[in-house]
Order: sequence, then C-alpha cells, then structure tokens
Amino acid sequence: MSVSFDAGHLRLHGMTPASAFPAIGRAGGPAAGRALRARGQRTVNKLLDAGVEVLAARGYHAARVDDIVKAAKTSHGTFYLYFANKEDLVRALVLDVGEAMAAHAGTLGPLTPDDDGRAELQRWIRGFGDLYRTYASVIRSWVEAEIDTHQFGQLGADVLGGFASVLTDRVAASKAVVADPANAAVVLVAMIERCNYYATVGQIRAEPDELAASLARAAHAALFGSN
Amino acid sequence: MSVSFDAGHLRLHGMTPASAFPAIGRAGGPAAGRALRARGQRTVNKLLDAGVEVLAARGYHAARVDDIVKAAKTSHGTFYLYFANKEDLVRALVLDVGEAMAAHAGTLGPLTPDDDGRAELQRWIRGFGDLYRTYASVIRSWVEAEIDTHQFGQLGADVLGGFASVLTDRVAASKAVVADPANAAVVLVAMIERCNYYATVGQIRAEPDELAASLARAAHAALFGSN
Amino acid sequence: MSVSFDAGHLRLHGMTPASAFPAIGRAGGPAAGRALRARGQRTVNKLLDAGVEVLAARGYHAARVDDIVKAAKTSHGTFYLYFANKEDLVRALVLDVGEAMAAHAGTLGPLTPDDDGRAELQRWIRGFGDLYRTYASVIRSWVEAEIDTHQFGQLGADVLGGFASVLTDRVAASKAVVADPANAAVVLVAMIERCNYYATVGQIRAEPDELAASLARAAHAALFGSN
Amino acid sequence: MSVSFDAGHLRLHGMTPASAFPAIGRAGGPAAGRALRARGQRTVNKLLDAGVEVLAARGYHAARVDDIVKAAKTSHGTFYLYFANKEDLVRALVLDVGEAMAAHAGTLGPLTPDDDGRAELQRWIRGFGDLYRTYASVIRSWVEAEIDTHQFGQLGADVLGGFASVLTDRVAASKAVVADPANAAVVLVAMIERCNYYATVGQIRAEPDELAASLARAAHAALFGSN
DNA sequence: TATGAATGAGCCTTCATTCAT
DNA sequence: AATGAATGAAGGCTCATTCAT
Repeated sequence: MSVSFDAGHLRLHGMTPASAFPAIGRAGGPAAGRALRARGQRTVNKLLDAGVEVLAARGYHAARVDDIVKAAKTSHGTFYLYFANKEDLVRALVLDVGEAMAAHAGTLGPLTPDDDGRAELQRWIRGFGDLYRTYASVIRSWVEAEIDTHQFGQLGADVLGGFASVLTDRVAASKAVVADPANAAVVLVAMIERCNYYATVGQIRAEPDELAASLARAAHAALFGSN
Repeated sequence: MSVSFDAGHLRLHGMTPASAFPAIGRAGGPAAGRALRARGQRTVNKLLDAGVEVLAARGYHAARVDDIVKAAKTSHGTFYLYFANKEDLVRALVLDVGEAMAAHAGTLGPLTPDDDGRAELQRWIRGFGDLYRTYASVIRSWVEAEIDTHQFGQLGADVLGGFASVLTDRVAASKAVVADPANAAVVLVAMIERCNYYATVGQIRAEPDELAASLARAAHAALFGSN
Repeated sequence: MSVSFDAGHLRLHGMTPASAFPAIGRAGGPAAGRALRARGQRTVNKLLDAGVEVLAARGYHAARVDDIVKAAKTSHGTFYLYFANKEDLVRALVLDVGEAMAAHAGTLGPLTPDDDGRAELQRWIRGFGDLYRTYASVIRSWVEAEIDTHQFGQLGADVLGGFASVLTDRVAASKAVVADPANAAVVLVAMIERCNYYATVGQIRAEPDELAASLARAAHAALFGSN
Repeated sequence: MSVSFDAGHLRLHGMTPASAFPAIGRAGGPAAGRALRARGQRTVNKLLDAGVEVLAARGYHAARVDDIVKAAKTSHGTFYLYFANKEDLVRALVLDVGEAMAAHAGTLGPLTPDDDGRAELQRWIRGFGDLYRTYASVIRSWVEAEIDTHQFGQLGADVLGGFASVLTDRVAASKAVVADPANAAVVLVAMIERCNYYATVGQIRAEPDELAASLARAAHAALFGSN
C-alpha cells in the first residue's frame, strides 16, 4: 500500500505530522506593531465582536466595513487604525478559532475497539461540534473567504490537518486494522467537518449529541469494524 | 433508535425518499418563456460556456458579467436578454450539473459485505469524483454562491439528499447491521463529497482512484465492518 | 569644448537630435482598445473639454473627478469607461498639447545675425507663447502632475527637448559663434519656457508681443552678440 | 522703449526695486506667539528636519503629516502644537530658503564686458545653483505648493524678483547696451532658475560648474554681446 | 436579436485635524 | 509639553443593470 504521508498522497495539503498547529494570539492589522493601551485594546475588541455579529448576520461577502463600525459604535477611521481591511479583521477572528480548534484536537484520548473507545471518539467529535457551533459565523466566513482569497486555505488545511494528524496517531497506536491510518483519518475528519458544517447551515437537522453519536458510530465502525 | 427521516433528525434538509432529483434542462432567464431560435440558442450556449470558463478562472464572487460577455464575444445587452443576472446564469449551469449528478446517483448497485460490494461502492464513488472533477468550477461556484444567497442551498441539499437517499435504500436492502441506514448514509455522503471537494481545490493530494479506494474502504467498513 | 549630446552633459534628458516628437492622437484610457462610435467620441470630447475647464478652475491636484463629470454632464461610470483615472485624462490632454507644440517647433526658419533673424526668432517664440497661453491650464496641470508622478516628465522633456533640438540645428547651421550650440539652445529654451510660464501664472506681467520681443532680443544677443 | 518697471510690463510680480527680501527666522505655527523653551525648540527642529526628509522622499503632495511625525519620532498632537498644518511647516522651511537666497542675491559684484565680468556672473550663478541643490527638496515642494495654494507664489516672486532686481542694478551700472536692463534681467533670471530646476529634477544632466558656465556664457553674451 | 453606451448607488480607504489623558 | 486614540468628511473606483439604436 502506498498512500501515505511520505508518498504525499491523499493527505491534507499542509498537514504535517508534528506541530500541526501554530500558536496564535488576538491581533493583526496596521496596529500589529505597537502595543495597545487599554483604550485601544477595548476598541479592537469592540471591533472584533462587531465583526462576529455582522458576519453572523450577513456573511463575509455581504458584510460591509460600515456595518461593522456601526455595530462597534466607532468610526471608519478607527477601523482602519486597527485593521488593514475587512479580510484582516476576519483573519484575526479565524486565527482565534483556529487556535481553539487546535487546542481541542489534542484532547483525543487513546482509541479502543470497545464502547469506551467509541465514547471517547464521540466526546471528541462532540467537542469539535461545540466549537463549530460556537464559532459558526466565523467558520462560515472562513469558508467563504477561503475560496477566493486562498489566504485562509492554508489555515483551514492546517486545522483539519492537525485533527487528521492527531487522529492518525491514535489510530496507529490502536488495534485498528485499517489499510492506512493516515488515509482513514483524513476521510473521517472530512466527514466530521462536513457534517458539522451542514448542521451549522441547517442542511442537516440534528441535535448536537445525535450528530456526534452518528459520526462516532460511523468512524468507529470504519476503524474497528464494530457497528 | 430514532434518528430517521420521519423524525426529521440528521437528514439532509430537502432530502426526500422519492424523486430526489428534479429533471432540468439548459435554459433560464427572461427568455425562459419564449422558444429560442437557432441563433438565440447559439448565443445562450456561448454565454454558458463563457460562464464556465470565467467561473473556473476567477470564481463566483470575482467573476464579472463583463468577463463573461467578453469571453462569449457578445455584449452586456445580450447577456441580460437571456439571463436575469449573473446568478441566473450560474443557476442554469448548476442545474445541469445537478442533473448529471442525479443521473449518476441511481447507478449504485446492490451492496454486499464482500469485496464485490466494496468494488461497487468504489465504482460509484469514483464516478461521483469524475463528475466532481469535470464540473469542478461550477461546483465551486455553487458552494460559494450557496453560502450567501441560499438560493442554491436547496439544490445542493437535493443533490446530496438524492445520493444519501439512494445509498440509504441500498444499505437498507443489504445485510449491513448499522444502527440507522439513513444516518449512516448521510454522514458517508458528506465524507465523500467533502473529500472530493478537498481534492478539487488541492487541499487533498490524491489520484482519483486512490481517493475513491480510500473512501470506499472507509464507507464499506463503516457499513459492514470489514476493513 | 566638451559639453555635447554625445558627452551627455547639459542636455535635456530625453532630448534626441532626430524625431524628438512622437505623433499622438486624442485618446487614452480603457477605451483605447476599441474604436469609438459617434456617441462615444462625443462623450470623450465632452469629458476632455470638461477636464480643461476644471483644470483651469481648480488645478490638477484640487480637481475632482466629480467636478469633471458634473461639468461634462455625465456620470462617474462613464468617466471610468473612457479614462482609467484623472491622470489618464490629463495625459490625453497633455499629449494633445505636446503634439501641437511639436508641430510648432519645426516651423523655426533659418537664423541670421541680422534683424530678420531676430524677427524670425521672435515669431517662433511668440507662437510658442500663444500655444502656452491657449493651453495654459493643461500646461499648469502638466507641471503639477509631472512633479510627483514622473509620468509626464518624459513628455515634458521630449517637448522641450524637441524645441532645443530644432533650435540647436538652426544655430549650428547659422553663423553664430557660440561655444556649444546644444548647450546654448537648452538654456535659451528653458528661458523661453519659464518666462511664458511666469506670464501665464501672472508672475510676469507682460503683453505677448512684448514678452516675445524681450525673449527674442535676449536669445538673439546670446547667439549673435547683437543687442 | 517702454517695457519697464514703471510701465508694469515684463516684471516679476512682487518685484520691488528696494527691500526685495524680507528677513525671516525659523518659526511659525500656533506657537509663534509664545517663546519656546529648550525642549520645545528641540521638538520644532526635529519636526522641521523631518519635514525636509519627508519632502525629499515623497514630495509636497504625497507627504503626510503622519510621515513627518514618524520621522521626527513624535506624535500628531505635538505636530499641531507647533504648526497649524502641513503647509505651515513647509512655509517655515521655505522662508529659511528664501532668506538664504536673498542673502546670496546681494553678493553679485559689478558686471564688466570682459572675462572678469563673466567669471563674476558665473560665480553668482554657481552660488545660486549650490543653494538650489542644497535646498532642492524644499524648493521642489515650494514649486508644487505654489501652484495650487498661491500662498508661496508671492514668496517665489519675491525671491526671483530680488535676484532680478540686483541683476538689473548691476546691468544698469554696467556698460551693457541692452534695450531694457530690467527686462533682460528678468528673462535671464528665469533662465537661470529654470535650468537649475531641470538639473535638480534630472531633466538636464550637467555638472554644477558646467551648468553655471553655460548659463553665465549665455547671460553674459546676452548682455554684452561677447560669446 | 444584438450591441455599445450610460448610469449611479455603493463601497473602500485615506488622512488632516481634534480630543482626552 | 507630549501623546495615543478617535474622527468623519471626502474622494476614487467598480460593476450590475438599463437604455437607445
């Protein structure tokens, strides 16, 4: 069998076995250089919060800088004091989400063929779903923006790659008899991500627990054959 | 177990057991009513082809009506003679793709726990991937547009729902012992779709056959436990 | 003596002995490619005329595209249909002026040490002044724009270089005993240009004939020693 | 003959026989009133120096207050503590230059028809060129600003008028047989100024000495007929 | 049926200037 | 005396859509 990291096939582009997640903080924009005083920090946060709000309401492409500054009760000039443009603000938000996701990825415990293994998988998936729901508007924007700018693509790949990486490790360390742990991990992560996306945009109607259960069941079965 | 169509849980919104795919032809726009003479039909086709070209090159949001009419060597006035707007043209393209996808969905044969079953699954998935690749630019636009307009969402759900529906039928008719065929079908379709998407945009690097094999393996294992 | 074209000293950058003036027509902007129909041509002309008007009233930097379209009784969209931006329109105007100047430069007849020679010089200078006055607003914009964009600098140098070139030829063909005809031509052209500029902006108060006479006297004396 | 100061013809507007140059010091702005302590003076100087630097690098119109305060390592607030606006700072710089120019103008010695006279003229012109080069960035800004604000126009006229005035005096006191010393002086000053300008912006390529020699030769010939 | 031309609302971004500390 | 932060009027430019021929 040849589909592997080394061969470079069927892997999430950008996925690296080690250190999949860069550590990132809340910042960005022209202000990146200087340190912000209390007032400035408050303003940045107001803008970021307003960004989340507007993104949720209108989506990335339809969101206007004007909407954001209105929601933040500040001015255009102030916006551009802290962010180079709309994309820059979204990037800051996305980085935050990516960080939270990365932190969650590492929490997956050992996988076993029994119900405990499935339960652990389900917990992990459920946690992913919770993050997905929490940051739904940012993630939707991320997906939207990713497509035409290609700027977030790498980040998306990094995050998913990180998930796949962790999952690969656990699978490899388990008794699962899959042809290729890495490949399996990639397709399962895709499955998990996409189902949560569909759930977020309402194309799948399911309770968080239910969704996590179904995904865990499918994934566990795919890995250990129990179903 | 309760996740089912009737209960409305974990199902692709818009997924209906029967007639998942509306039959659609190549047309749309203000001209939809009247019949097109030869010349008109030629112009429409030039515009549609130009649309594919431009969509591939620039993506939905970045595509300009001006790009399309230039590529079609026609004029703005003519464009609006046949299409209500940019979205309308994309819809026409998407409908075509949806139709092709719908036609393919029905070709899935009986699923068996043995290698033949997996091979059949792989063939089906591979065919889906081929379509995905063929219509990549349209599908990407579809995804892009879907997000903010919500106009294509239904169509996307219909198509995926159709796939899930057919898969559900085959699973139900098979010896698979899955808790809920419909749920399993949905998550597997999501997996297949998303992996092909990643492959299309280059986030997964894999040969078509390889990808289909990995997906078939995972799906078959999830359904029949063999892996 | 060594100050010469070949040595590259004291010459107007861009000045070339032969064919100093490229032949240029009225156009420019995005529309440069396609041929304009009657209506389009009319609109372009309206915009160019409005440009002259606004430039005269406000100067290059203070001129707003909005002012121009208002003066032309057209829209922003139309403006950008024909010109890439304000600078583009000014360039079109400047090219026209450059062309007119170039045409005039060649009309200088043979120079003689006597009064006829001075009269011919005066006629030539007077013609230059007439053009200068006619196109005053465009020339002022040219000068303004030239400074920071460096785009018109070459054109300005070309035009003046053309004048210097013609003058150099006539001086060389005459009985003038100047150390270096080219150097002399350059400084005299600078003198003529600047005085006309000062006259145009009101820093020199003089009637056209008077100014031309004074300039011709100085130039003729510098070349032939008669004064 | 009628072109003269009295008749108001062909004279640099603002040129007055006596006291052509107002004496001016380094200051300006809101702070003009109160006396500056050591620290304040240091800050003003930092700003003025930064102004020269930025003006040189970007030109008057492209120069931003932000650039200046950054270069001066101070803040916007501080800038407006000492200068009413950008123009105000430039004015302060220009006044300095004007003063230096005025001081130089008076150094022109008696003009004689022989080589000594030409040498003296050349020395004077060379000094003018040196100043021009030294303050090139300020002068360029001056020229730029002069055009649309008309605020520095008077100053420019004063400076050039001062030069013309001194030159007129020397010519009148000499044996030159020119129709009108004042007129001759004006056109020659224009010639000198413009050539130096062209040399400064690179449109004329010449060594300082060479340029001064060519200008002196032309001017001397125009006045005394020797060449 | 086709087309070149025109439109103008809408959006992004800049930057001189003021303010609060 | 100094400064970081905030402001908002202005201006440039785009592009989907409509119009007149």
